[in-house]
Amino acid sequence: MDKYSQINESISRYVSFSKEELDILNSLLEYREVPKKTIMLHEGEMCNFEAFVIKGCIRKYYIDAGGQEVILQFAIENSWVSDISFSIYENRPSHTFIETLEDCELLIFTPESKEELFKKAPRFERAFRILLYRNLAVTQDRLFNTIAKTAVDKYLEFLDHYPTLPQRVAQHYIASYLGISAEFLSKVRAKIAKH
Amino acid sequence: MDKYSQINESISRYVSFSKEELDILNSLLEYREVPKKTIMLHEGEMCNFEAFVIKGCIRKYYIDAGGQEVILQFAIENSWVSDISFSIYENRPSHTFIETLEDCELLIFTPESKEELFKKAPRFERAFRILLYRNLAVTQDRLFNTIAKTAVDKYLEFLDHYPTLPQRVAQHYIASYLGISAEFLSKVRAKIAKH
DNA sequence: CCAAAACATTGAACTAGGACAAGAAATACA
DNA sequence: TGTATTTCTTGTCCTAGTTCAATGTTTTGG
Repeated sequence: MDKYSQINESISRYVSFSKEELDILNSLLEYREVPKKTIMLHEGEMCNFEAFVIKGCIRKYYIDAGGQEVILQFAIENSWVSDISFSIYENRPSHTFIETLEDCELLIFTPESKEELFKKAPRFERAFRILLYRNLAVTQDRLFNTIAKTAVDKYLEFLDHYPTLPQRVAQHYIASYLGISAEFLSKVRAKIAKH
Repeated sequence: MDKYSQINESISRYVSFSKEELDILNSLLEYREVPKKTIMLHEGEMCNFEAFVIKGCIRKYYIDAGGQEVILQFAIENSWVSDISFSIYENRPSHTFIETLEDCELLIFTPESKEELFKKAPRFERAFRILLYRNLAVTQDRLFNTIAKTAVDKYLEFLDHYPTLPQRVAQHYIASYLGISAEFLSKVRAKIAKH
């Protein structure tokens, strides 16, 4: 089980690639181990990486002017994390933080290495476009849930989608992801526990 | 001012294309006029189009099992609308409705014509990937606003982003987009009106 | 192994926003 | 032009979720 097997499988899910193409992909990725509680992107910085998670867990979050913190994404095994809020293509600094919650093994693209990939093996444009479609679909579903569902239903849906996370990350992070207070999540869980 | 000037300008914003490439793009699009209050995609149908709005306004919305309706997007001039909830790539039927709110002039892709575009002029993969990035960034911002802001702030932000919409669409649609009740939006507006 | 810090639970008081109802205003269309 | 329908407003009462505070529990790291 080498470093690249997960990413190669994941990227091949919707478009199939030759051994040569996957070799190009792998050669352009940087393997990096990042200890837990490392902030990989601070507010105001430009995000100069896109990371594929081999192992570990990362959170991406906003903090607005009023100090409100909202977790936008948990990136676990086999998912990607980056700040895509215009910054990469519009050269504007980011309002986003990206922080490891566990020790992580990552594969990293810089904007340059990704461009190089597309130059050397243009069919990856397609695979990354499809990944992006899925990402957008997931975000839209989440928006719908956030608006239309009660806290109980949101949490049940969350458990469905991320069954291992309650054992892996602090509960108040999950509350922030769901858009409810940590205290209320605790009450929600108590209510669910006694059927 | 021909039918294609807006889409050509919009698609050229981040990647520049030759006259020949734009001709290929234009030849693959179908121009269609759609009267107001037409439902272009019903729940359970597969979405077989991607529409660029030359003129008019379209809403895309979910209705869940409990009858809860949430507007996911207003598509106005120079924006795209389609149902991307997996359905295109996973061949699953959609939970989404797409409905014109005004008489519309559209340019339409089918999945086939879009594939053909990418085959004949692969550099469009890149432009559409960037459009998708922007779309995702907008959706994420909206998720943040929905979670972190009060109804008053959400409405003010909405006015900023869509200054013409309150004059164009019924207020309860805006309420649904913001995730608040129509009655409460009315109260929010009253409060804003008297400073 | 212990102290400090971070995290989780519970309760009480409060509030943003919802649901319902009834009337007023605007729009559609015959 | 007038009537029907849709939309908007306003008020009253209600509830899901918040805030604050106090207490208990778990994790961390020296």
